[in-house]
Amino acid sequence: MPELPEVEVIVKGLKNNILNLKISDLKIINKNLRYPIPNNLETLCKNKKIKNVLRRGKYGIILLNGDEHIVFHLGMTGKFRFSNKLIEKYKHDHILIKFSNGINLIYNDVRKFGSFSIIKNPIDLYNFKNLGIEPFFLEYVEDNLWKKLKQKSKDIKSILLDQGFISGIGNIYASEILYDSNIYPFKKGIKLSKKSFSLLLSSTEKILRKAISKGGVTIKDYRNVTGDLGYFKINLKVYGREGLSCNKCKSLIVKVKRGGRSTFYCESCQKK
DNA sequence: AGCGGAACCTGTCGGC
DNA sequence: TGCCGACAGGTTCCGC
Repeated sequence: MPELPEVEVIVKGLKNNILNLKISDLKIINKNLRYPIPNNLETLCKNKKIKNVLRRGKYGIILLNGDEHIVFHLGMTGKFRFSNKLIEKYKHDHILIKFSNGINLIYNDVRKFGSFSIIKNPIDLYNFKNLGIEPFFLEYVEDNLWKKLKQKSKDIKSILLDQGFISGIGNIYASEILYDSNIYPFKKGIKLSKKSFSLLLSSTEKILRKAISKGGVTIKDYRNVTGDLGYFKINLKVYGREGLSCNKCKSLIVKVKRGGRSTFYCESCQKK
């Protein structure tokens, strides 16, 4: 489901609601997500306080007091919701977290691609999974990324989706970013001009920041923690708009499928 | 080594 | 109306 902007909105929402609260109980309802939820999560979390909630790429990090912390990934359909006294049960609820002030937080995930794990060393919080740089202030790392780009033989869209290059971009924003910078999605990364790459980085930053400010994109079942929809969908320029006309040149947006994933682009604005 | 595609799982939607 | 296949924002694994 969620790419960086959605995870950012969700993490902020969690932080606003659970910072400094004490976990009175955590129950695993179904541990069979992408990976089995660690058995000791329940005992680990009991009576711990929430020190912070952070994001790295598409991962969320719940910092607890003590030496162990929670890292989560929402996969495609992972969601959190709050409930007060009455806990309504829904299909695909997997974790229930009770706080000492009576608030409950529930993790629900239809497709079970999400994951929860425990991380110990705080230093690892930003260096796990070989995640690439966060897509902000990219002008300061442009030279590094340019060198890295030159070692790759993939097309530029695949490179954008590579979490080890820049972290946090997914299938929706990859199309949007390439459209914004007028780059053909299947052009080899190595063939990009420096100028075009520069433009790509500034588009990346621009699009993601704007999406965050709009509350993330809503397609199908995305919700933030308070159940609100994101408002970015009306701002999507190519994703899901096949057959409609390009805002810049009026030709039709096309949809191409490769490796099971759809790519949307304008054939005249994004020339090979 | 690094790439493209399949697999993982469940729900929904469109076509026949 | 009903069934079946295609498709969905994620990562990881496997074979070439």
